[in-house]
Amino acid sequence: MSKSEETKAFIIRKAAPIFNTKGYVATSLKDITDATQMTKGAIYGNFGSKEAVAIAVLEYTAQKIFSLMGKMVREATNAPDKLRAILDFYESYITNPPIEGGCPILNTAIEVDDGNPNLRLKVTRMLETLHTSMFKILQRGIREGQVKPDIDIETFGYMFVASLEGSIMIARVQGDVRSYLIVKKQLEKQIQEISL
Amino acid sequence: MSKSEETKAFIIRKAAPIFNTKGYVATSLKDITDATQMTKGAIYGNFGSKEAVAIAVLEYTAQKIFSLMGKMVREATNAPDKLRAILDFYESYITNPPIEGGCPILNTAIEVDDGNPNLRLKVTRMLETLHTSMFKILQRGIREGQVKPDIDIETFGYMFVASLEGSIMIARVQGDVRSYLIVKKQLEKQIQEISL
DNA sequence: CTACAAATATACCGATCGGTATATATTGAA
DNA sequence: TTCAATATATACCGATCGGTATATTTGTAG
Repeated sequence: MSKSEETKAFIIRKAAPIFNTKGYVATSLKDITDATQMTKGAIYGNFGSKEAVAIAVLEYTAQKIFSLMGKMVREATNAPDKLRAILDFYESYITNPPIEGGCPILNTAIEVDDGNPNLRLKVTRMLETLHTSMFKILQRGIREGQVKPDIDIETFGYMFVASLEGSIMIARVQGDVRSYLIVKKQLEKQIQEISL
Repeated sequence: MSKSEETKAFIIRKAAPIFNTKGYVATSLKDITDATQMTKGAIYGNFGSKEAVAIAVLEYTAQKIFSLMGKMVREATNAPDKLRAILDFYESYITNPPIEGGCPILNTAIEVDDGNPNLRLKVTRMLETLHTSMFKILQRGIREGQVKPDIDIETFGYMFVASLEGSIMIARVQGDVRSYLIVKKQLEKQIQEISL
């Protein structure tokens, strides 16, 4: 990694929790210079705009999330356990977040659904990735005889992701993990029901 | 309603879709003066601060939502139909929103979960109201023999709200109602399963 | 050690932010 | 019709916004 790449990575790492906590609009260049102890000139020497930093942050965040989640999922040896691993991973969003501020997919989606098209494209891609990995787990689970073959993969996947994201929203605004745990328990029951 | 109350209501009505679309931070006083065709002096003559406008907007929005939803729910004569009415009401959030910008509970919750305590309190109250009405529908449904008595009301209610809010987030960022309809169909199935 | 390039810091830009003091209209009651 | 109270408009405040031109420092190859 070259010097400038290292600096970029450093800025991204420091800016990520700020963008994820305060949002794109509310995060100022001052926030970034404070967090990095660098000057505005240095930031703009490495990024063309605040939006460019935000996009790089979202890429970094996505990579981090899918890497962490992927690791936990791969450690599970069958489809139901892989789904349970996703539940555990999401729980860490609340109790011990890899990046402060909650789920970046959720946060960014809400902020940009009527606005910034570049960030919006990034977040829809992240959602696609999430859904696709759900579908793959279920498909393989059916193929390998761990999951009932008559379930509707798309429905199960969308319900899974939607209820997880929704319960994270509730848990975070209430400042209480309880609502997430209720949803988690119910999803575990549903995993049990589709398992063979 | 006095003159000043009318003016306040007018400002709130004009500002509501802006706050709900752009968010609290991204909405400027200029946005509000443009929408109302009033000057900054007039706005501050009726509200003490931008935050005061935002809080009044959220109260107005909550009132509007619960009034519309309450009407649809009351028109249904039994618990399962009341739950289906909520599904239909939420669908209108996407296809024909009563206030532009999606679900204000969801939008506000995401923006303030780490920030503004006044707005945060308001939105947690709105969530409480939503959950409480779910519980009441289910309790009465059980009492009147329309709903299986062995279901876990709290779990069902939280799952219902979480998956609805989550799927609205997905549908809006994707600009496609499809994901909501998938979740809706599944929730209709679950309503059927708990019905007697 | 020198010289050049890359990276960072400083100082500034116009625009906009939320908010306010004050002047001007507008209203309603006597 | 007058007058006082209310409501709105105008003009301004300091602070901050994202962004940039330029000076200075730093690292590196010869």
